[in-house]
Amino acid sequence: MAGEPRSKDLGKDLGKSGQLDFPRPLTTVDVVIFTISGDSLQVLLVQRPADEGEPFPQAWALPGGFVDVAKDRDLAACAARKLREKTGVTSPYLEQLGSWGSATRDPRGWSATHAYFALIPDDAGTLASDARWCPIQGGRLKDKLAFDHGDILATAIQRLRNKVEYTSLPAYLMPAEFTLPDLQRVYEIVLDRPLEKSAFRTRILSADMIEAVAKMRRGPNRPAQLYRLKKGREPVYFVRTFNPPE
Amino acid sequence: MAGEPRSKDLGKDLGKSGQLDFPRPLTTVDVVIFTISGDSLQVLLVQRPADEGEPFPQAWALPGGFVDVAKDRDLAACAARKLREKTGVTSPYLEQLGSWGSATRDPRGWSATHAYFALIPDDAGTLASDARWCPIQGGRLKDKLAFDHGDILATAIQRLRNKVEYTSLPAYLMPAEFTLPDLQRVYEIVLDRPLEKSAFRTRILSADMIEAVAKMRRGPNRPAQLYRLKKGREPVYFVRTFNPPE
DNA sequence: TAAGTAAGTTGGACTGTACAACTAACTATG
DNA sequence: CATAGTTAGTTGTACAGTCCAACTTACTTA
Repeated sequence: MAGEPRSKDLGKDLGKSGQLDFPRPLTTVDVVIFTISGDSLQVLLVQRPADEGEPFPQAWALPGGFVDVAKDRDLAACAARKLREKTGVTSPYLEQLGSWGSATRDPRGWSATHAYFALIPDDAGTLASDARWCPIQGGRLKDKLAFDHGDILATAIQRLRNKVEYTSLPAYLMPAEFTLPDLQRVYEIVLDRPLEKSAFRTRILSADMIEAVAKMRRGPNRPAQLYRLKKGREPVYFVRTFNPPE
Repeated sequence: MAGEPRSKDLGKDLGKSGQLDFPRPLTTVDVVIFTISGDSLQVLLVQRPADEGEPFPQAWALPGGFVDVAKDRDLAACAARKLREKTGVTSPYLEQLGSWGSATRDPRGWSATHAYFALIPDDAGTLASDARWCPIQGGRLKDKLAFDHGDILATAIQRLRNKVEYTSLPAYLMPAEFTLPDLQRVYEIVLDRPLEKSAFRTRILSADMIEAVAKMRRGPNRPAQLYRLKKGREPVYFVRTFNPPE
């Protein structure tokens, strides 16, 4: 089943209605990969080839590329492959973000991309040589990106912030062991506003999503309890948001 | 720009890297169109052609079809076109649901569909002759659908229910004028559980999403105030969910 | 030993839902 | 014409969870 139909064969042997003879849009998958590092949210970007035949030569872009109908069983597998190729990470939080398709987003013709978004811990995996972490300042990236990747990234940031208000998603950005203040800091970085300590603790602890390990993080002050994510790692949905800023 | 590249031309004149010579997946758009009618949630289905050359002949399916790179500027326009062709409705609530793509979902080859979901009032538009409203009983449809449309529909129902917990989406299912008990009934139909009257009223009225019209709905009992949606019809997000069932 | 700092707790004010009983406005019926 | 029935809409108490702020705890460093 893989490998055909080749585009040149179209319309010869398939479909009496002739519908398959329609020109087909280009189909790609892009992945917005987030991590937290150095007190800011970071996104993984790759630089496009310098070759003049390529669109947006040398511009920064989201990792992604064409669906390989021979290799990729489905879209999620394709996204997981892109993620693995760039970071070495194999089992992160990966969800579909949406799709962007239009006549004009790619100079090569009508194209549609399926965008995914992934959360990985700072220390996970090893970066590909053409990939770089770029910090997100004030909810935006400084540079312009190739294609409509700026729009896709903006949507991803909005989705992440939105979900962080009422889910346990930031847990997937944490290393294997972390403290409650660590976790709160990550929430605050993503939301870009301070949260109430006592309400935060109550909420997280009553959500039954993390468990204490028999260790403390020691430092120059009172030691903090270490926790880890519980198995069966479905994200938790809270019934209230944190009190939103006016 | 429209009309090319034809699939047969591929690889002749585009891209030195040869990447464009990859076989391209089929690209379609499908729309899950919901309404409320007769005390139940309904979804619009169309029957596939009887022609044996077609996949799933005569099976029921979501309205949709191939992206027409000549007609459709982008995916949302394509979805709006499908919606218009089947219902005559032009400005409903329309949001992207996600995309489904795999080697096996369409017997004709690797294919990806971009799914949208729409909410329209019961009385809006006029149905195409091959389209039918089908009730959703207990969160499911009785019949099996063509392709993976059963999965897509299940996702749409889940998304709708999820959002109804904390947004004003059901407002888009209402006719031009409606009462608060009408609206509450629609919430209850979608959620399939009763809601608290006083909390419901407080929430909706303080959300500043509807305005009273100078009319009452009269019936065999106490008349009810009629309301309409306010202009600037962005959906409202509530900071709490309704109290979820256990 | 005292000062400094971050972890973690406690308590009162406030917001909005849950639950239940209530009042209001109409029709239908004897 | 009074009364029962029905649905619209309000009110009041209990409760859950956040907000805000002050507090205690446990450690390091000077």
